[in-house]
Amino acid sequence: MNSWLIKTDEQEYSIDDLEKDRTTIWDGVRNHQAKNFIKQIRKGDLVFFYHSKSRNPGIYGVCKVVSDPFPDPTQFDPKSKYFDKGSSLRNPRWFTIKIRFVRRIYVPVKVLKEKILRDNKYFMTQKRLTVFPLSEIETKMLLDNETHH
DNA sequence: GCCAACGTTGGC
DNA sequence: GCCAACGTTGGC
Repeated sequence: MNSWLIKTDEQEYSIDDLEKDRTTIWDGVRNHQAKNFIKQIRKGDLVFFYHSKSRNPGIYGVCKVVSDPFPDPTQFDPKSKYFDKGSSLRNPRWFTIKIRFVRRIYVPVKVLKEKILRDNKYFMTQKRLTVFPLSEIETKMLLDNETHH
Protein backbone atom coordinates (compact mmCIF):
# COMPACT_ATOMS: atom_id res chain seq x y z
CA MET A 1 0.00 0.00 0.00
CA ASN A 2 1.26 3.43 -0.95
CA SER A 3 0.25 6.83 0.27
CA TRP A 4 -0.14 10.14 -1.48
CA LEU A 5 -0.84 13.77 -0.87
CA ILE A 6 -3.53 15.35 -3.04
CA LYS A 7 -4.53 18.99 -3.17
CA THR A 8 -7.87 20.62 -3.65
CA ASP A 9 -8.99 24.21 -3.60
CA GLU A 10 -11.07 24.76 -0.48
CA GLN A 11 -13.43 27.06 -2.40
CA GLU A 12 -14.17 24.36 -4.95
CA TYR A 13 -14.29 21.19 -2.89
CA SER A 14 -13.60 21.25 0.81
CA ILE A 15 -13.11 18.64 3.51
CA ASP A 16 -16.65 19.52 4.67
CA ASP A 17 -17.99 18.57 1.24
CA LEU A 18 -16.05 15.33 1.33
CA GLU A 19 -17.22 14.42 4.82
CA LYS A 20 -20.81 14.99 3.72
CA ASP A 21 -20.46 13.16 0.38
CA ARG A 22 -18.34 10.33 1.88
CA THR A 23 -16.87 9.55 -1.56
CA THR A 24 -15.86 11.72 -4.47
CA ILE A 25 -14.08 11.59 -7.79
CA TRP A 26 -10.92 13.66 -7.61
CA ASP A 27 -11.18 15.06 -11.11
CA GLY A 28 -9.91 17.99 -13.12
CA VAL A 29 -6.17 17.31 -12.98
CA ARG A 30 -4.63 18.61 -16.20
CA ASN A 31 -0.92 18.28 -15.68
CA HIS A 32 1.10 15.43 -17.09
CA GLN A 33 3.39 14.86 -14.17
CA ALA A 34 0.37 14.68 -11.86
CA LYS A 35 -1.40 12.34 -14.28
CA ASN A 36 1.58 10.00 -14.25
CA PHE A 37 1.32 9.75 -10.47
CA ILE A 38 -2.44 9.22 -10.63
CA LYS A 39 -1.91 6.24 -12.92
CA GLN A 40 0.29 4.67 -10.24
CA ILE A 41 -2.35 4.96 -7.50
CA ARG A 42 -4.19 1.75 -6.59
CA LYS A 43 -7.37 0.87 -4.79
CA GLY A 44 -6.54 0.58 -1.08
CA ASP A 45 -3.88 3.28 -1.08
CA LEU A 46 -3.99 6.04 1.51
CA VAL A 47 -4.51 9.67 0.59
CA PHE A 48 -3.94 12.82 2.61
CA PHE A 49 -6.31 15.61 1.64
CA TYR A 50 -4.61 19.00 1.45
CA HIS A 51 -6.07 22.48 1.10
CA SER A 52 -3.79 25.07 -0.40
CA LYS A 53 -5.74 28.22 -1.23
CA SER A 54 -7.03 28.36 2.31
CA ARG A 55 -6.60 30.83 5.12
CA ASN A 56 -4.85 28.01 6.93
CA PRO A 57 -3.17 25.77 4.38
CA GLY A 58 -2.48 22.21 5.43
CA ILE A 59 -3.64 18.62 5.50
CA TYR A 60 -7.27 18.34 6.56
CA GLY A 61 -8.15 14.69 6.18
CA VAL A 62 -7.25 11.07 5.63
CA CYS A 63 -8.91 9.19 2.78
CA LYS A 64 -8.88 5.74 1.29
CA VAL A 65 -8.62 5.16 -2.43
CA VAL A 66 -11.61 3.08 -3.54
CA SER A 67 -10.92 2.68 -7.26
CA ASP A 68 -8.03 2.08 -9.56
CA PRO A 69 -7.34 4.99 -11.91
CA PHE A 70 -9.89 5.49 -14.69
CA PRO A 71 -10.42 8.12 -17.41
CA ASP A 72 -11.57 11.45 -15.98
CA PRO A 73 -15.13 11.89 -17.30
CA THR A 74 -14.90 15.70 -17.28
CA GLN A 75 -12.47 15.61 -20.21
CA PHE A 76 -15.27 14.33 -22.49
CA ASP A 77 -17.91 16.81 -21.33
CA PRO A 78 -18.08 19.93 -23.53
CA LYS A 79 -19.89 21.75 -20.75
CA SER A 80 -17.17 21.09 -18.20
CA LYS A 81 -14.42 23.60 -17.65
CA TYR A 82 -12.09 20.62 -17.75
CA PHE A 83 -13.23 19.59 -21.25
CA ASP A 84 -10.32 18.62 -23.50
CA LYS A 85 -11.17 18.46 -27.17
CA GLY A 86 -7.87 16.78 -27.88
CA SER A 87 -8.83 13.74 -25.82
CA SER A 88 -10.96 10.82 -26.97
CA LEU A 89 -12.79 7.89 -25.41
CA ARG A 90 -10.51 5.47 -27.22
CA ASN A 91 -7.40 7.28 -26.15
CA PRO A 92 -8.13 9.26 -23.00
CA ARG A 93 -5.57 11.78 -21.90
CA TRP A 94 -6.51 12.39 -18.24
CA PHE A 95 -7.18 10.06 -15.33
CA THR A 96 -8.79 10.22 -11.94
CA ILE A 97 -9.46 8.14 -8.84
CA LYS A 98 -12.33 7.78 -6.42
CA ILE A 99 -11.64 8.42 -2.74
CA ARG A 100 -13.57 7.79 0.47
CA PHE A 101 -13.47 10.00 3.56
CA VAL A 102 -11.90 8.25 6.56
CA ARG A 103 -11.37 10.92 9.20
CA ARG A 104 -10.28 14.44 9.78
CA ILE A 105 -6.83 15.41 10.85
CA TYR A 106 -5.19 18.79 10.77
CA VAL A 107 -1.52 19.32 10.05
CA PRO A 108 -0.68 22.92 9.17
CA VAL A 109 1.67 23.75 6.33
CA LYS A 110 4.24 25.07 8.82
CA VAL A 111 4.59 21.64 10.45
CA LEU A 112 4.78 19.98 7.03
CA LYS A 113 7.45 22.37 5.85
CA GLU A 114 9.59 22.46 8.95
CA LYS A 115 9.24 18.87 10.01
CA ILE A 116 7.22 16.11 8.43
CA LEU A 117 7.76 16.82 4.73
CA ARG A 118 10.98 18.79 4.88
CA ASP A 119 12.80 16.03 2.96
CA ASN A 120 10.02 15.54 0.42
CA LYS A 121 11.37 17.00 -2.80
CA TYR A 122 7.94 17.34 -4.40
CA PHE A 123 6.45 19.23 -1.50
CA MET A 124 9.47 21.44 -1.01
CA THR A 125 10.32 22.26 -4.61
CA GLN A 126 7.20 21.73 -6.73
CA LYS A 127 4.64 23.89 -5.03
CA ARG A 128 2.16 23.52 -7.83
CA LEU A 129 2.17 19.75 -8.19
CA THR A 130 -1.28 18.55 -7.06
CA VAL A 131 -0.45 14.91 -6.31
CA PHE A 132 2.74 13.18 -5.22
CA PRO A 133 3.84 10.10 -3.24
CA LEU A 134 4.70 10.08 0.46
CA SER A 135 7.24 7.78 2.06
CA GLU A 136 6.39 5.29 4.80
CA ILE A 137 8.09 7.47 7.38
CA GLU A 138 6.21 10.56 6.26
CA THR A 139 2.95 8.61 6.37
CA LYS A 140 3.66 7.35 9.88
CA MET A 141 4.53 10.83 11.12
CA LEU A 142 1.34 12.24 9.64
CA LEU A 143 -0.80 9.58 11.27
CA ASP A 144 1.00 9.98 14.62
CA ASN A 145 0.53 13.71 14.46
CA GLU A 146 -3.24 13.55 14.78
CA THR A 147 -3.20 13.33 18.57
CA HIS A 148 -4.98 16.64 19.11
CA HIS A 149 -8.06 15.38 17.29
C1' DG B 1 12.56 25.26 -30.61
C1' DC B 2 12.62 29.63 -28.28
C1' DC B 3 10.87 32.75 -25.19
C1' DA B 4 7.81 36.68 -23.88
C1' DA B 5 3.34 37.19 -22.28
C1' DC B 6 -0.07 35.55 -19.65
C1' DG B 7 -2.78 33.19 -16.14
C1' DT B 8 -2.78 30.54 -11.97
C1' DT B 9 -1.06 28.88 -7.66
C1' DG B 10 0.26 29.11 -2.96
C1' DG B 11 1.81 31.31 1.11
C1' DC B 12 1.76 35.24 3.77
C1' DG C 1 -4.79 41.69 -1.32
C1' DC C 2 -0.22 41.01 -2.80
C1' DC C 3 3.27 39.03 -5.44
C1' DA C 4 6.95 35.59 -6.59
C1' DA C 5 7.19 31.29 -8.78
C1' DC C 6 6.02 28.59 -12.33
C1' DG C 7 3.28 26.09 -16.01
C1' DT C 8 1.12 26.99 -20.48
C1' DT C 9 0.27 29.36 -24.71
C1' DG C 10 1.17 31.39 -29.00
C1' DG C 11 3.89 34.01 -32.32
C1' DC C 12 7.96 33.83 -34.61
